[in-house]
Amino acid sequence: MDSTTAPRKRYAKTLERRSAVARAALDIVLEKGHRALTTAEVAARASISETAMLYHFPTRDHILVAAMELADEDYRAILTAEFHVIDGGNADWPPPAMAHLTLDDQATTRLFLALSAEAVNPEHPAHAYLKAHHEQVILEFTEGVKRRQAKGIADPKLDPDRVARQMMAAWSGLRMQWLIDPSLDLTAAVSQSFLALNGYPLMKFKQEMTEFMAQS
Amino acid sequence: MDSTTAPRKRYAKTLERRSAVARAALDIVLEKGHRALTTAEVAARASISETAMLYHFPTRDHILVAAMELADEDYRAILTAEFHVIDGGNADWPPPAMAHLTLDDQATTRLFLALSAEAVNPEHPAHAYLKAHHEQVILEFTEGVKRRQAKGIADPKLDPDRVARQMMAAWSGLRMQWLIDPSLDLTAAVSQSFLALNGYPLMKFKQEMTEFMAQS
DNA sequence: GTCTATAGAGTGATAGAC
DNA sequence: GTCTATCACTCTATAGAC
Repeated sequence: MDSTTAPRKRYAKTLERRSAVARAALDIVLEKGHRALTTAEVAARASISETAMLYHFPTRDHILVAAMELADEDYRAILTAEFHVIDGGNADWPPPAMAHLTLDDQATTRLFLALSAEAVNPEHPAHAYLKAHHEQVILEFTEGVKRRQAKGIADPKLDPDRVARQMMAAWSGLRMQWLIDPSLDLTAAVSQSFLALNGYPLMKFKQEMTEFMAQS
Repeated sequence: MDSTTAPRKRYAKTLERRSAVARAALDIVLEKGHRALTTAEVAARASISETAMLYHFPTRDHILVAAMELADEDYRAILTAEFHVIDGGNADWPPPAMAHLTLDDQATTRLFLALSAEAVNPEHPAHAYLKAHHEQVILEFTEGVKRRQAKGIADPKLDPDRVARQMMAAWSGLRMQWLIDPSLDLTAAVSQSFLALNGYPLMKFKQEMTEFMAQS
């Protein structure tokens, strides 16, 4: 919209500073949780003065968003890995990459939830990030639904975009429950939810029926 | 476990103070969001000194949990209202009570998410509350699934408890998406997700099929 | 463009008075 | 059991120096 708001060029020093701060912040979040993160400690770990850091990141929230963006890379890797399983034609859909979630993803899930809670406010730094993140993942999910519909393992009557959003919701919601009760079998719950939302049970039944009819 | 930790008796004054503080806190949350809540303002509205309030609620988080508990009454009313619709035998499951959500529930949803993000820590005041809340709602959901299975509008092969947890996840997850993008049709999305998770499409197909068979 | 000094507001822990 | 006084700490807005 406004060409002056889009930075024409980022100086090397700024980029360096920014990534150092983001890295330090993510380290702290993974160690002690986002709540224990103080601007003072981030600055100390990033070897920068606290007030200097505040030039690059006006508020603590901006720092948290930067940390979240960093953590997101792994998160995205998990999701895409899952899609490759689907593309392989595995209808039972066990997402093996998700089994690795139990490591230190609690911290990032917490951070994700905390930021989501603030994202209503369009002024909040997390708003733009989360909206973009959401749309991107939903786009990928939508493609997956279409592929499955083409393969006959998802109900073709369903609206791919709507299903994608429901999958995204199930994914966030189940992570949330797992946060409150880590004994929840997240992988199994996600698989079952995804299959149900894609209309897989119905398609499977229809397929079995046609096979049965062909037999007799 | 330890009988000394469970208060034998709560004095009337304490209860009065507590509810006044909770009410004041919820008012502020609904007006400006949980982020803008300061202990000073809560104390002022509750007509109590800030430090006196800190005796009853050791931290700001304790106050937020009390506010959440208050808000929960409405939330629960919505959910039970929905169940009555189901019990009425309406298989299409439009939860009319949920259509009223768009009012000031954004604020409580935000608060709910923010507290959920902290709930991993068993020491956090939100932990016990959220765990109990979750279990209670899931219990109700489970009953609903069983009822629907008995009526033949839910797949009897599904584990009611697991389905209930998936419904709960869908419910939280969709609220979260709606928070980021309020243009989402929450009611429709919830209906469709719930139906899919209960295996309704499959049951409906089977029923239509038997009707068709009986015809010919 | 990058950074510093300073100052004000919010939180919460402690010791001790009614 | 209820409440107060006080203090240390964290966050961030502002003005201005390199």
